Amino acid sequence: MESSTTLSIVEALTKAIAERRLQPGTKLAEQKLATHFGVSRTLVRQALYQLAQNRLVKLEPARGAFVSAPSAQEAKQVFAVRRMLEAEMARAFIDVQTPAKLKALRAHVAQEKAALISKTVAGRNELLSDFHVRMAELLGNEVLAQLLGELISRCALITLMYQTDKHAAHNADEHEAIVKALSERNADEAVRLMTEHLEHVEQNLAFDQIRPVPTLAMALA
Amino acid sequence: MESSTTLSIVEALTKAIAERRLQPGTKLAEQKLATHFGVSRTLVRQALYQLAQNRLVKLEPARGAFVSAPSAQEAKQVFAVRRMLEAEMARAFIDVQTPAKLKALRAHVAQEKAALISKTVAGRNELLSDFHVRMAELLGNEVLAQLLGELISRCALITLMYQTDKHAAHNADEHEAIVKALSERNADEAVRLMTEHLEHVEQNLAFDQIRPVPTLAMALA
DNA sequence: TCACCATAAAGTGTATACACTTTATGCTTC
DNA sequence: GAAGCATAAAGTGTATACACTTTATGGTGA
Repeated sequence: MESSTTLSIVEALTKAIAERRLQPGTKLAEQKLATHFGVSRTLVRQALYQLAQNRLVKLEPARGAFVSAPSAQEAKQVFAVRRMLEAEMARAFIDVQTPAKLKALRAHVAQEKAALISKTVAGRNELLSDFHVRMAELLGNEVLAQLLGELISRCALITLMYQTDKHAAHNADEHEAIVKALSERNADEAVRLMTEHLEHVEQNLAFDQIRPVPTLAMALA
Repeated sequence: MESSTTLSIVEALTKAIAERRLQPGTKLAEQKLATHFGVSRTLVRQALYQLAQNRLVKLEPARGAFVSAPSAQEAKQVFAVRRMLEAEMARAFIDVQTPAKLKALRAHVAQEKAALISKTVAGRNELLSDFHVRMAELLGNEVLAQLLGELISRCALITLMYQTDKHAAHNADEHEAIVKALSERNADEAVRLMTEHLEHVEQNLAFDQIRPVPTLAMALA
């Protein structure tokens, strides 16, 4: 492959993890990644350190980097933080609510619904996650948007590990209801809906089950 | 200096920034830090990248690393996120409230009051910040604790940049009032007090003033 | 004196080298 | 055939080397 920058390596690996081509536990050997991306180990190492801070990979001293396998406890904590943050985000959104911003959210929900038939599971999940990040962006708080983005990328990994078979097709509907409450400036309702929505997402996970197991991954093509 | 690990370099620089020995804008040249810490540029580089992800330093391509100088807008956004997160944290704390946890918080407040006469400004600020992190830890949510820890270290830098002369001696009192509301299981009051407390902290900053200016820093001794 | 340019110094970005640790291989022994 | 140990292969951790960029220096001309 052509030579890449650190950022492009991070993005490629993030994408591969989020799209389940790299499963939790998979070893990420530096030299193999380096030759694959056409760079030296130096850049790969930087990328892996960055991913480790995003909690997408775990670094074990002298043993190397592995795709993270978040525990059920950690997963629940991540969701708890999301509920805290997003409940208040919904409340704050009402104060800055404008027709243009509502329109943007509605357009996103429409995309979600369209994706129910056209896209893959991974594509749908990505859109569903993006709704939350999009809302943070529209709020105009970049710090919040970035923080939430990180939390949500951790959720992607968690979803991947603990996802059940039942598809949450009503996710888009819940998003729609939230937007409606926002448009009506009904803060308490918006907070309630957002909290419940995140609870539903969490409830669709099976924290007791143990997922398959990692294998090697040549899925970077 | 003796040879150090990456972590120890990060901690030393974080401490130096939080304690104002390194001012916003100061250039952090790799080789100088490397010889100072007795290691190669490799480890210093890792430390700087880590600090950059914590937003304590800013990396400018081909120009190097500088101590961050957060804008007023960014500062306000950080505080907005803290209010969101900590309001809900206070609410959640009530559900897990125990005598032992309240005792721990009260002990911390007592420390804060003692520090009013014994410690330096930096020492007092550190204690005041720790109250919030301590609360997150007692909540038992490590994800939250770590996230809040990062936000608060950004606040340390912000405080350093925009701090006014007036000392907020009543901070410890506000902490005390929050603990009281928590002990009484008065959720709404605790949320209100926490929100107002953070607003007060923010109000003590002067976002219009421009701080001195960076100089070189041999303050790592 | 000041602006401007050439050149040197310093510094960053990436690759490579090498020591040391972990993991895999294969032989020996029971 | 299986367990255990010696050895080799692979991999990580840190230092160093070198190309290239930015910044500092000094001299020239107006």
